[in-house]
Amino acid sequence: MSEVIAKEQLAQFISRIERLEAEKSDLAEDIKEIYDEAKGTGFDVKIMRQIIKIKRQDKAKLAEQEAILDLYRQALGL
Amino acid sequence: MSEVIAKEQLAQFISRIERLEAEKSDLAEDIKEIYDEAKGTGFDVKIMRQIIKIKRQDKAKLAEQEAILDLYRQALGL
Amino acid sequence: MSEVIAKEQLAQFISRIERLEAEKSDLAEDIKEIYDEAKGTGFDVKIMRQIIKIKRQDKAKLAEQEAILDLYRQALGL
Amino acid sequence: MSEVIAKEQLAQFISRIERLEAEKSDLAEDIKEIYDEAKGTGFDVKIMRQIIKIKRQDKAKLAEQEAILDLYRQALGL
DNA sequence: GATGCGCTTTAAATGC
DNA sequence: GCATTTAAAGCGCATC
Repeated sequence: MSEVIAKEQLAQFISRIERLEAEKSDLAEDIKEIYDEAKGTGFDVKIMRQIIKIKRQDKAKLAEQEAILDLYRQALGL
Repeated sequence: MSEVIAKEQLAQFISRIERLEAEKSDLAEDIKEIYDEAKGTGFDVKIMRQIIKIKRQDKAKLAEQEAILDLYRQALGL
Repeated sequence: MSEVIAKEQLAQFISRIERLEAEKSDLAEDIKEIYDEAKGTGFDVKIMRQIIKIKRQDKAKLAEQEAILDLYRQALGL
Repeated sequence: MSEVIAKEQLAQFISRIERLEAEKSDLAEDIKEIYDEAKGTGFDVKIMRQIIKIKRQDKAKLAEQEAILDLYRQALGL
């Protein structure tokens, strides 16, 4: 691969990443706006964040438990 | 607003946020995959991150300078 | 504060940290030995790590839930 | 070994590990506190970390060199 | 050499 | 609004 092509390819990768990161930032802004809207409607943002956090942990914990079940199954040759 | 409605509305807000956070996570994964792909092609991921970071800083600096220029223009009544 | 004293004080801080880090490393070794011992007794180390991880998460989740309960109490003025 | 005994033994192993990990966490906290204290006294924490890292590497290098020396001694029948 | 894990660093969020 | 505290990302190590 010539250096010219490598350079071009690198630019491509970086461009794609920057594009996705821009979208990611936009989503972060959107989320913030929803929190603000909820706050304006009288909800407690801090509590909302806690709720979402706990729900996320629950999901993660469930996944963990399934993973350990898989381990047991493997250990038992099932 | 009745408590029932508030509850429903809260669920809506949380649902919207969770949806957007899921999209955000997906994007983070996509970005990681691009880095992996670039790595597999022989590029140095760490350097790529540096490049992207610097470009982002440059962009921020440019925006700041334009903001200052605007202030000057306003101060001079242009 | 004279530079001599500062130097001496810095040496003290670093010495204390190195002492604690040595203890920390010793503990890490001890933990590893227990895993090895368990392995030698026929237990599956990978599963053990999962169990410990989940127990730790459970503890963290419990603490989170108490935190959110506190938030609710505060929000309700209790 | 009956399953009951195995279960009990597993619980023992896990309990011992959790105990040691708790101590390890405590040490990590203690270390952090010393860094904070040093920071409050005007020292640069980042530099301190560098110093400690380098000293650790030096120690490792020294140990390695002594190991090589031992090999030479043995090879020479000293 | 790839994967996971802990530590470091940076970004976000809370409280004053 | 700023400064502390907390969460997320990145990085290096150590292991397999």
